[in-house]
Amino acid sequence: MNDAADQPSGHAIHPAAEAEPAVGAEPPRYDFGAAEPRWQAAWEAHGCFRVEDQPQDGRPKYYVLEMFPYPSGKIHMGHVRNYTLGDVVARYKRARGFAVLHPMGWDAFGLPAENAARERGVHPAKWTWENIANMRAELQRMGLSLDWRREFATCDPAYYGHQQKLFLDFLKAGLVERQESWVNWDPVDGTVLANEQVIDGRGWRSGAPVEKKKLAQWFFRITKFAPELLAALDGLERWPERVRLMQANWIGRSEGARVRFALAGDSAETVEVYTTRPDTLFGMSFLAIAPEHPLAAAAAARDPAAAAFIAECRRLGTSEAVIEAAEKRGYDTGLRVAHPFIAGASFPVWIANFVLMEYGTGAIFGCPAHDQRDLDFARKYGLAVPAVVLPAGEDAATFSVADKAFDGTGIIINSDFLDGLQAPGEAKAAAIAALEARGIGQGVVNWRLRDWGVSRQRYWGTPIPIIHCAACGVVPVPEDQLPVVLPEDVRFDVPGKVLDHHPTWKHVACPRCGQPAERETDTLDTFVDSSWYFARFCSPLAGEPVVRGAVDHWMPVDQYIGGIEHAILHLLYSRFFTRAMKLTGHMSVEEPFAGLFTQGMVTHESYKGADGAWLYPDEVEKHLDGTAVHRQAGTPVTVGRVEAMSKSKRNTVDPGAIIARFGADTARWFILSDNPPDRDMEWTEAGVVGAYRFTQRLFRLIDGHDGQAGGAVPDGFSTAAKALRRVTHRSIIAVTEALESFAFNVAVARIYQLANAIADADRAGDSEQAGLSWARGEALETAARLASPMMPHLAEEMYARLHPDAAHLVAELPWPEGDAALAAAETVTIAVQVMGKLRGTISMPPGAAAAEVLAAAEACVAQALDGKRVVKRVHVPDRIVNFVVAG
RNA sequence: GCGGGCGUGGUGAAACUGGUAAACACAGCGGACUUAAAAUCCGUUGCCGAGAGGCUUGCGGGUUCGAGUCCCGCCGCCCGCACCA
Repeated sequence: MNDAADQPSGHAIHPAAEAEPAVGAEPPRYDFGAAEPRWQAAWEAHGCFRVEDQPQDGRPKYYVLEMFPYPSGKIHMGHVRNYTLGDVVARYKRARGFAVLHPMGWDAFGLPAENAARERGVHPAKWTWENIANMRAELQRMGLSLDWRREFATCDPAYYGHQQKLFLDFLKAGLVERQESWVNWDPVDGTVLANEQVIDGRGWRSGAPVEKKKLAQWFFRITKFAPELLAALDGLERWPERVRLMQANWIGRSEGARVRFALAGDSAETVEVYTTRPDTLFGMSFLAIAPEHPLAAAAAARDPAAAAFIAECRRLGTSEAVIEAAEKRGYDTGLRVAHPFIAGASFPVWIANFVLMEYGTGAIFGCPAHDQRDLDFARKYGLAVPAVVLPAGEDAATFSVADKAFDGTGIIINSDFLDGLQAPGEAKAAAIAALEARGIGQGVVNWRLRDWGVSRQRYWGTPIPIIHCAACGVVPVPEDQLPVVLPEDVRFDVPGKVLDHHPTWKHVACPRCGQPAERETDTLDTFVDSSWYFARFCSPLAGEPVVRGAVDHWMPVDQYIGGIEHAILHLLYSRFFTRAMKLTGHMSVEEPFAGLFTQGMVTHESYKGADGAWLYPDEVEKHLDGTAVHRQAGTPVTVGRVEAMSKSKRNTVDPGAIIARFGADTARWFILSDNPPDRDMEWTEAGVVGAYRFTQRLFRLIDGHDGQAGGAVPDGFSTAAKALRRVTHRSIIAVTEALESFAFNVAVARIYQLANAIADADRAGDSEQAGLSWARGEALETAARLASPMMPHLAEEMYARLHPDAAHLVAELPWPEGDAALAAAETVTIAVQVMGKLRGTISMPPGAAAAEVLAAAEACVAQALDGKRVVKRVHVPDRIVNFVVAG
C-alpha cells in the first residue's frame, strides 16, 4: 500500500558525505546519537504507548492510523512524512487525555517479493521478513509512539487465515460470487494482467502479445453496497472534499431508463438500451451496440465485413492514445429496430467502437441533436439529426443543430405526447411512465461501479479457501481446516502458476464427498489484505478475525493518514469490507475512517551528469550560484526540475542516512516545518541543516538556564518577564490551535517565535530582573512540551534538565494549559485609516472606550484629515478606526 | 470534454467569522568574534523613490467605511475521471 513505487528509498549515502555533519567543527552540545535511543528505551520501559484491547480506564478513545507500509526494503521519505504526521497527532491526543491506539504493521503480500524470487532466487517469505526486520529497525529509530505489541504482517498465516474466514463468511452471506470474466492474459508469464500492465497490446514484463481470455474469477459483490457507499459519503465530514468526489464519480450513479427495442422483421428479438435521456427518444436516428455485444457476434457470423470491423475494434482496444484520437467509427449491420413510440418507424443498428459493453447494457440509442458523441457519429455517417429539445429563446420552426449538440434544458418539441414538457425534468418522468405502461422499458438507476475481481494468478498472496470437486463443484474449505497455508517449497523458474505446478499442495480430498479434488490455486488481490487490517489492530492476537468488544471499542479510526493515491480503491474497498463485516456480525460500525488526511509528496531536485545519466543528490556538489558539479569528477551537472522522489530519477534521499547524520528529531522537525502537510514539500539539504541548527539552539537555551523550572511563583514580574510570559501563553494557545487543525507548519513557526522570545528576554533583562528567571524556566518548559509531538526526544532531554527529579516523562504529561489572561496584551495597537487607507497607528489599553479611542485616532491623523469633514467613524474595538470624509 | 484545487516577496509560506498583508523559516546583504573559515551572535531585507511619499496578494470589474479573504468575467498552472449513453 504505502509502497516503493511512489517514494523509493535513496541508496546508501556516500561515505564522504557521511563523515562530518555540514554544521560546525565544534562538537554539538546536544548529542542526539546518545539521547534518542535512551528516550526510546525510557518510553518502552514506561509502556507509554500501550493500550489494551478493551480498556477499562475510562479515558476517551482515539485511534490514529497511518497507511501501513509495503516492506520493500528500506523506508523512504514518504514514510517519514506519513508516520511523523501520524505521530504528532498520536502524541498530541495522548497528552489531551485520550487513550490512543497507534499501531504499525506490514502490507506484506505482493508482486515485488515474487519478482525478487525470480530475479535473485530469494524466497518471497525470506525476502519479505528480512525487509520487515530492516524497516522495523528504521521506524523504531524515528521514535514513533507506536504500540509495537500489536505489529503483524499480512503474509503471516496468523493474519491471512482470519482473512480466509472472512472470505467464507462473505461467501455464506452472498457477498462473494464466482463469475466468468474477460481478462488480459499473458501467455508467457501465465498470468492475468491489470489494464495498466498492458502496454501497446503487450505484457509489460514478458513483452508477449496479450490475449483476451475468459476465466472464472472470484468477485466481491461491492455493487450490492453501491447506493449506501455513495450516500454515506455525505456523512464523512472529516474527509477531504476531493476524495469524496472521486469516490462519488467512481461509484457513478445515474438515473435513466432501460428501453427494449424490437428488431424489425418477423423475429421476436429485442435489444435493450440504457439511456439517461428517455425524454429525447423522439430524437432517435440510430441504435448502436458495442463490438462485444451478442447481437454484433450474431452479425459477424453472417457477415464477414462485420466480423472484420469487430476484429479491428478489438485490435485497437481502448488504450488512451486511441481514445485521445476519438474517432467515432461504426459498421451498419443492416438490422433495423422499431421505435417504441412511433408506429411504423424503424432505425438502423450500427456496431460502434465508442459503445462500451461494460457500461449499461452495451447498447445505446443515438440522439445526435442532444448528445455530442452521437452527433459526431451521425455527421460522419450521414445520419439524421432531428432536434427534440428547444432551448429558451429559440424558435421551433427554425431551430436546428449544426456541429454542437444541445444538452441543456429546454422544452420538448416534435415528440407527440411529450411536446411542451420541460426537458429533461418532467419529460423524462413522462417518457419513463409511458415506457412502463407499454411494458417496453422501465426507469432504472445505473451504477458505474463494477464488482471487485479478487482472483490473482500469483503465489505470494492469501490462498482462496476453496476446493473444486468434480462431483460437488465449488466447496468451501471447512473452517476447522483454516488457515490454508501457502506451501514453502515452490519453484519460480518454471512458467505458469506457481501454486498450480506444485507437486502436492493442490491435491486434497473433497471435504464433502471425500473424492480426490483440487484446491483453488488463485490467491487474493493484495487490496483485500489492506481492507480490514485496521480492524485487526484492535485485537491483533485474537483467535478469530476480530474481537467484538475490542473492535467496537476502538473503531472507527478517528484519524487515518496516507497518500492521495489511495483516494479511490483502497478506501472504497475498506468501506465495503467494513460494511460486509458488519453484515456478517464482526463489527457494528459501517464506516472505517471517521477522519481522513491526505498528505502531499516529498519532492527533490533532480540532477543529470555530463553523460546524461541521472545522479543521486549526494553525488552532486551545489554552488551558491545554483550551478552544480559532480562531487568526485568535478564535471558539470545539470540541475533539473523539483519532482516527486523516484528511483528512476535518482532524486531520492535515504531517511536512514539523514537520521544517522542529524537525528530523528531533526528529520521530523524539517518534514513538518516548511509546508502545510497536504501540500507537496521539497526536501533540501539547507532545510535539514536549518532544522538541525534549531535543535541545537533549543538545547543551548536549556544549557544556559540558571536553575530549574517551576517552584514558587515570584512576588512580581519585570516588564521583560511579563512580556516573556505573554509570548509563552500565547504560544500554548496558538500551537494548540495549529495542531488541532493540522497546521503543523504553523505550530513549528510558533515554537520558533517562543524560542526567539526567550533569547530576546535574555538580552532585555539586564536592568530589572524580577521573576525573569522563573518566567524563563516556564518558557523553556513550555517550548519543550509544545515541541514534544514533533521532536519528542529533545523535548524529553530538555524537560529532564529542567526537572532532574521528575517522576514523569513528557510523553506522560498532560498538554499545557494556556492562560488567556496572561496572554492578553497590555496595550493594543490600533490601525487608523482614512477612507480605508492606513494613515497611522495608536496604542491603547485593550477595551478602551470608543470615545477615547476615536479622539486619539483623530489626533493621530489630524494632518491627513486636514479640515475635511468626517462623515462617518468606523470603530472596530482593539483593531481599527476608519474615518470616512466628505468630498 | 466533465469535476476539483491553486495563483501572496528571491524561495517555502502566514494572515481568526472581511479589519495594520508578508508571522516563521530559507537564501541574501552588512557587522562582531576568528590568522582564516565554519559555527555562534547582532543588524538588515516586498517593490519604486535620495527623501517626503507612492505602490503591492495572477489580470479586469463589482459589493463594502474597509477585500488576499465575498461576487462576476478573464488568464495561467496542477490534480482526478474520461467515448459512462
